[in-house]
Amino acid sequence: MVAHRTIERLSVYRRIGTLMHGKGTMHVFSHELAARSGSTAAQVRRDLMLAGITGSPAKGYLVSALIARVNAVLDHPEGLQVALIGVGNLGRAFLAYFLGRKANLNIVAAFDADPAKVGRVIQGCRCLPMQDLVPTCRSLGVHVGLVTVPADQAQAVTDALLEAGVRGILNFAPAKIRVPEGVFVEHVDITALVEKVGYFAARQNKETP
Amino acid sequence: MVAHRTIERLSVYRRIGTLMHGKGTMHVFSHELAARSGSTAAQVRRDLMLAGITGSPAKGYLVSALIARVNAVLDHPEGLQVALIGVGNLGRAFLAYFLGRKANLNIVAAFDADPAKVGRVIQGCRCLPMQDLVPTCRSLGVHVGLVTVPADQAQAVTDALLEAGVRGILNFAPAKIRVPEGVFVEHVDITALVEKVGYFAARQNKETP
DNA sequence: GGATGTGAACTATTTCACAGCC
DNA sequence: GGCTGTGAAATAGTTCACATCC
Repeated sequence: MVAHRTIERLSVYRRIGTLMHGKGTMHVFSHELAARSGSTAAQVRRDLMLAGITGSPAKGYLVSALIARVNAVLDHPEGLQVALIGVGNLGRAFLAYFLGRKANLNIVAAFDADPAKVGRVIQGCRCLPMQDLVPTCRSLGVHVGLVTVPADQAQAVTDALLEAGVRGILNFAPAKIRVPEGVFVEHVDITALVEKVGYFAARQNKETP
Repeated sequence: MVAHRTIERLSVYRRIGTLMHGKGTMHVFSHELAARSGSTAAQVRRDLMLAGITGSPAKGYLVSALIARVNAVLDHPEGLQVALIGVGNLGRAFLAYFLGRKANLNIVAAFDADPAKVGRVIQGCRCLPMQDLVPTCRSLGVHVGLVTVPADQAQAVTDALLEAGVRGILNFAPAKIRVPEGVFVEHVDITALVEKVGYFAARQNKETP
């Protein structure tokens, strides 16, 4: 079990590594990964160490080995099956973003309560009605739910995902969702983030460090 | 200067407080805020203490005083002016979400490079061309930039925002952006978050704690 | 000389636990 | 009895610093 922050950064290192690999770069130093990921060289070395990735002082880390090892740590053997619930603007943004991007992370189903959206193919993904959520997610073996519905529907959607056996939820609704022990929830609160940026934008370097 | 995490949670407590206030609730206990925000009672008390919010053992915290004090800590006197750059699906989602929601947090301008979008009013906000970014943001006194453009445009947009005097950026592009000392950047990396949820969804309670 | 790998130190954040109050 | 306010302890996360290697 690797630490939360390290897992997020490994995903970033892999993206950078994949980009470099596509350009034919074979090796990378920790300070290069740090510069491209917004981290520090010491942090990168620590993260790679925790993931069991090893390099050499002469050439740094082998890009292909880095990618392979992050794959082994992060990826599910059969790929990560993701369901999207709520095909509003935010949901469509994620559909467009993940569509055909990466073989190991697939949005395999999209759901919406709006009858006008159900049945239509949006960003290449057919929009299904809410009552199909439990059977469809169960039969597709969905691991993660992306919740992009309004706040008042978040708990109902969560309960359905739980019933379908989903054990991880990324929640963009501005509402707390209740889940049983053992289910992992990540909550992205846009308002809180904007207000945080506003707060620290005003105060950077204005007070004693 | 209050800690990062505390600032985010204060925003959440205020949203909950505002909701309760609207329903006529006068007082709230730390364990109630904890249950509604996904935190713990001790964490809530610590956060409120750090913000200078004080309650009584008998009645808990006065909701109106909590809101007023969070306002004083988080808000800019003239309101937080936010610019949105990139009116794709993600940008439209934020426009729709923030439109008329809260007097103290306004998206005051939206920009896009696509000539087909420029000039149109999208979600109640007129879309302006990129070359207007610097003068418009400067004259409106924009504090925070919401970057929702593709990765390859993120740095150019950032540089323009910096030139316009913006000191805080919320970046949704999957790319690291360089800013000078004193500018606050929050990077939301959707891919990393989905992969993190996938990782911990599979591993919750499967390994020794 | 400049890199990795990593124990140790440091900083940030959360939780415990309890005195004091109603 | 249950709650607030808060030192103190515990935990999580980051950075330092240096032995070691190429």
